[in-house]
Amino acid sequence: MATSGTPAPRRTSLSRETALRTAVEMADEAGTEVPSMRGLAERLGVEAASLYHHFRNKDVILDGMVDLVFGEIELPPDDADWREAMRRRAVSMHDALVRHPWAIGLMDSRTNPDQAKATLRHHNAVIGCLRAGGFSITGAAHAFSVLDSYIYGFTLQELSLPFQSSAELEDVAGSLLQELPDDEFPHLTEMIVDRALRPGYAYTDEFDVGLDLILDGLHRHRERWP
Amino acid sequence: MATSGTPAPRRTSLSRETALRTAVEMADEAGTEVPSMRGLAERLGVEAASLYHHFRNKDVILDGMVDLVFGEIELPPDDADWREAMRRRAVSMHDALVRHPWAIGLMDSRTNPDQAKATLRHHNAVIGCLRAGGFSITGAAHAFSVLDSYIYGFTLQELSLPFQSSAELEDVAGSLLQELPDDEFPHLTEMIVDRALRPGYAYTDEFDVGLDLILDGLHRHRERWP
DNA sequence: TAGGGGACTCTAACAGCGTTAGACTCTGCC
DNA sequence: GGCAGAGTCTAACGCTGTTAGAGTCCCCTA
Repeated sequence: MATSGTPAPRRTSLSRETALRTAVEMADEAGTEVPSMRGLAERLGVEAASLYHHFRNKDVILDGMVDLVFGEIELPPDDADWREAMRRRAVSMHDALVRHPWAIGLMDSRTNPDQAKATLRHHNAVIGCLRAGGFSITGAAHAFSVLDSYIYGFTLQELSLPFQSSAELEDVAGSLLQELPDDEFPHLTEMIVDRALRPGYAYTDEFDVGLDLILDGLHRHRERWP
Repeated sequence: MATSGTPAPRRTSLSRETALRTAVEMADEAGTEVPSMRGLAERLGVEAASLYHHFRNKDVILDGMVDLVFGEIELPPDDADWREAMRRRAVSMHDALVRHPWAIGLMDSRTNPDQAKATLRHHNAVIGCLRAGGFSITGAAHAFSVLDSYIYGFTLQELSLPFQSSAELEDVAGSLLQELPDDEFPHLTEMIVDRALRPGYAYTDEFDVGLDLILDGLHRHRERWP
């Protein structure tokens, strides 16, 4: 177009984007696992070594994938009711992590801000919403910590359950019951029989209970924190 | 000693124990990583292939390692004040997970009850303590879920922080601040400057705040759950 | 005391992994 | 036309979990 200016590094940048999106796509298909460099390269119609021209190493790719997931999380608006905004964000974050089950194990990657713009934007919006809702800096830090801990931890447990459907649950719980010594773990047995094996049970429903409990506590403590 | 009876499979069983304890030891030394089969075998003075005579595959070893960690967690007594018992258990569990940072990423292993006796005993004791403290089955399930989610999630975040000492924290936070566009993430910047960089700050201290908030909420909801 | 059998360990190899060196090709600019 | 360099390739390195099959050692029985 113009006479000079940027020497058109377009293809590179496009290739990065495409590679990351393809990697996320493959990871989603695989479930918990992340694609290998050779596998990702093949899907992109390229050899594995070529990827190293666009990414210093695999960790950079993982960083980028995680940031794509964070980009899918609903940002809390600055001016909304903090409680409703936090509940919406929590649900949205939980959904994103369930949609991309491989992401939660990759949290330790995020180091360099270049590859984590969406993550930083997300954190900034959460803190801003809490501050606007009347939390002090200390209070916002407390709230952020307890909410994120709960969301991560719940999703981690949910994803590590060895079943997805309630039919599978019945199978697993049933055979577990059979293998268990009858009276060695009575409370555990009771919980499985009287709760997990009840029709209609789904662990996911538990998420809202804990979330509301925490939001209640935050509401109560909000003005007590310096 | 006696004429017949058990044909002395002692060496096998001892070898299993030793192998698992050695594996935990090596993982602790390495931090987040788990030893390779060859590495573990070498430390045991043996070739890698020999391990497969004692363990069907590596997953079985990981199961056993996780169960050893669960065995270190303080069991809540049946008759104690549920709130104090739950707080002690939470702290003990958090400590164990920090002591063995590799364990938290291995939660998805636990499937077969043979290799998870300590885990089952732990769960059973927690439920029993809550039941004795006046929680219904439903209530105990809620309490268990929110507490464990919080403990796992908090520890997961704590371990994924890219620093350990507060000196490292200053380095990381400082260079992060420099790389950040000055006014793109104002709330995030404020929190780093006014909180994380304050002398004496340590994220670990945050654990008790959220834990108390949750215990408060449980106390409040305890009799409302069917 | 000789011998059978099983528990245990070894060597060797397989396919896959992330990563690198170095040669090649292809495209845009002077 | 020729240079520069971005992008890709082939080939290889050392690592991983796992298996087949042969070899060794020790205990129990005859």
